[in-house]
Amino acid sequence: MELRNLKAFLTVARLLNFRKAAEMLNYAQSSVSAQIRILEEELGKSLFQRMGRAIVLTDAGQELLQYAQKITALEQEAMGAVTGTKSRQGRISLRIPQTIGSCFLPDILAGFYKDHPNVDFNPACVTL
Amino acid sequence: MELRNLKAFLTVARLLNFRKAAEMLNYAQSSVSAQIRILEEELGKSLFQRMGRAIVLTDAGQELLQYAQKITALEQEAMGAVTGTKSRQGRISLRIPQTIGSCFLPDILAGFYKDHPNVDFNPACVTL
DNA sequence: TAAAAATACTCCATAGGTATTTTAT
DNA sequence: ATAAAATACCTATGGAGTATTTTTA
Repeated sequence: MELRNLKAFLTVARLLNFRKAAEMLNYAQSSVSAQIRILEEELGKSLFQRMGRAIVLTDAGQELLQYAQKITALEQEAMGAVTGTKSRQGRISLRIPQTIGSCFLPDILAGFYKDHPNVDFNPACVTL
Repeated sequence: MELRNLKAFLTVARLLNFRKAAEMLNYAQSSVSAQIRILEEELGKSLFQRMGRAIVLTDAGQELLQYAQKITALEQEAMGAVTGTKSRQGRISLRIPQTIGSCFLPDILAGFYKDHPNVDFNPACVTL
């Protein structure tokens, strides 16, 4: 089990959507599938119940989610404590015109998310 | 930062000896050096102060040690919680004739250590 | 000079990507 | 027909090893 896998799992568990999770993590969708599969094989339990398009956390998934949150939070804290650059947490809402956002936001957000996984980012594009 | 790196760091921090840590982890010595270097580069701080043969934890290293312990313990707990196979912790002492031990113990111990990193194993070989 | 860590290099395992197939809406 | 996840396959990065050099006790 590696932190990278736990972070992928966390993102999928939050969004309940492999494709969107991949987008947020700047991964290909298949890479996210692979990471989850690795975890599932390692643990010998499936973490998501695939019901066609909809996916839902299994009991094992629920349980892992608790730990994944704690572990990644601790990692952030560790990085902050050692480097002095405390990682932030909280919530940010953002409104931006569709045309601008669709152009620049994806890369920016992916980068931001990597640095601040504990910030609940809530972007929305408005049409002018 | 990956759990594998933290585990290598933990072992070095405990033994204060790269070579012995490598032995315990079933790694080559250079691999352990590499893992520590990766962490140090990632954090932008050196974790050990190399004073010739002796090494000692830097302040940053001390700080990371706290988190590394918590994080790896949580990982063990997570594995246990999800799989139901609780990982053990405690202390084991073992006495075994030198000739037998030197033959079979190294591989066995390395494997055991991977499964139960929180067990403080204390093997000693006696001469007959 | 002996013992430990760093370094140089090599190799291969695997993480991640692309393209496609499967599955369910 | 569409949209999402799984699968097959390929590539390249980097993790790990061997061999060597550096360093210091």
